Order: sequence, then structure tokens, then C-alpha cells
Amino acid sequence: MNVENTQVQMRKGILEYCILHIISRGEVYASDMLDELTAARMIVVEGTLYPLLTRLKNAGLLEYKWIESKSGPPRKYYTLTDKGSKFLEKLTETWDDLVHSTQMITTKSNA
Amino acid sequence: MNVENTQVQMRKGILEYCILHIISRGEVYASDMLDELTAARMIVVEGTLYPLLTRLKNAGLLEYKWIESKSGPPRKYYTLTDKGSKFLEKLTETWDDLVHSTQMITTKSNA
DNA sequence: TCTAGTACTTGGCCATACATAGTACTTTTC
DNA sequence: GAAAAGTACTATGTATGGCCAAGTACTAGA
Repeated sequence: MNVENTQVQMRKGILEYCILHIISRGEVYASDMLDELTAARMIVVEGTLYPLLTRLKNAGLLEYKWIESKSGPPRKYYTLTDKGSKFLEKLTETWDDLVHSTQMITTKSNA
Repeated sequence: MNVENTQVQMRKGILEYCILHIISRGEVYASDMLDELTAARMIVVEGTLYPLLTRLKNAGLLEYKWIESKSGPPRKYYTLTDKGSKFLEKLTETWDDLVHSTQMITTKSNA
């Protein structure tokens, strides 16, 4: 039991929320997402992101189209489906509730 | 893939953080913690809490002493060890960073 | 053709939250 | 004092998602 491991655990589910949010703002492909996540200091590796995108796509929350690239192989550009948008709304509520609950507990002073 | 499941996933790791925080404020036993978590609307069931406490104790973050109860079997009252306090500090950083990163992503406007 | 770079895929591992059933002790009730 | 109810804790098995690591496929430049 170490801090690194708990950090990994804390990330669960939240990544999904962040990815959906990034895609909701417009067509992006995996590297775009990695860049944005990295900029926000939420470090993610390929082996996490790609399977996640596949899961979300299989669940009908995302769709993609192949677009040619000028420097390398074609890219999958993702967008949200209607179902994905609704899912994101619910996740936003969930996240806000969770942050709120955590704040209630962690800001309570020593009684 | 449904919302309920993602809620479960999001909770991972955070529960550990909340529990440590509650214990850091003074001696408590399991039912006290359940009450406080429930009050903050972070619903947790026994089957989750008890194994978690055992894990934290085995990791040397917690210690407990048996105290007699006036209504039922004796209770395990938990306190943080030094190691536990340090662990909690690091978790606090982790959580704050995570919230900050998530905010950076989710409050960014549609470019 | 060979190398380097980019984009995506796959299989296996691990830890946590949960459901469910069970144990042990105490107090109450008849 | 034995049965029932309540409280506190334990044990086992399942599912999921993040991560590691290796691998595939396509393009461009030398």
C-alpha cells in the first residue's frame, strides 16, 4: 500500500469524465487528448487512453471517423453521440456531488 | 457501461482518503464513520468499510484498541499512526491536484 | 530498401468497491 | 435460563478500470 497506488485508484472513473468532456468541445483524436490532459497535469499513458476510447465507443457514447494526416497514418477523430452527451451530464452531477461530499468531510474541523 | 458503475469507479481511492481524514480527527469506530459518511451523502456499506479498515491497519497506517460497549459487543476504536498521518498528507496533495486538473479540463470553454 | 516517427491495438496484471453470507458477543424477552 | 433480537466484525468471490509492455500498421525521408 503506497501513495502511487492510491493515486492510480483515485483516477478511476475521473479519466472517463475528463475524456468525454474534452471530446464534447469538438472533434479530437487521441494525441490531442493526451496533450490536453498533460497540460492539465493529469498524466495518462497510451495504454490507458486507447482502451478507454474503445470502451466508450462500444458503449455507443462516442463515434469516430478516419481522417487523413499529412504526417503519418490516418487518425480517428472522435465526437460525442447524443447518448454520450447525456452520459456526460450525469457524470458531471456525479463528480460535483463527490467533490462536495469529500469537501464536507475534509474541511470539518477537529471536533 | 452505465452511470452507476462509473460512480462506483470514481469512488475508488477517495473513500480511503475520507476514512483517514475522519480518523485523523479522533478515535472512532466503524459505525461512527458510516454515520459521518452517510451524513455527507457518501454512501458506503459495511462490506466496503471493514475490509478497507483492515487493509489500512495491516499497512501500518492505523491502529486500534478494543473498548467495551454498553450496548453490544466491544468495538474497535481506530487512531492514525505517524505513518498514517504522513500518508494522509500525501493523499491530500494528490486529491487537491486531481480536483484542480479536472477543473482545468471541465471549465475550459468550447474553443 | 532501410530507418524513424506517428497512430493505434492487444493481453495480462493488480487493487478496490461491492454483494452476500457468516461468526461472535450482549441485551432483552418470555 | 433459553430463545430472539440487535450490534460489531469477518470472509469469500466478482467485476471493473488503469497500467505495463509488446506489437501492428501506415507514412515520409535518406
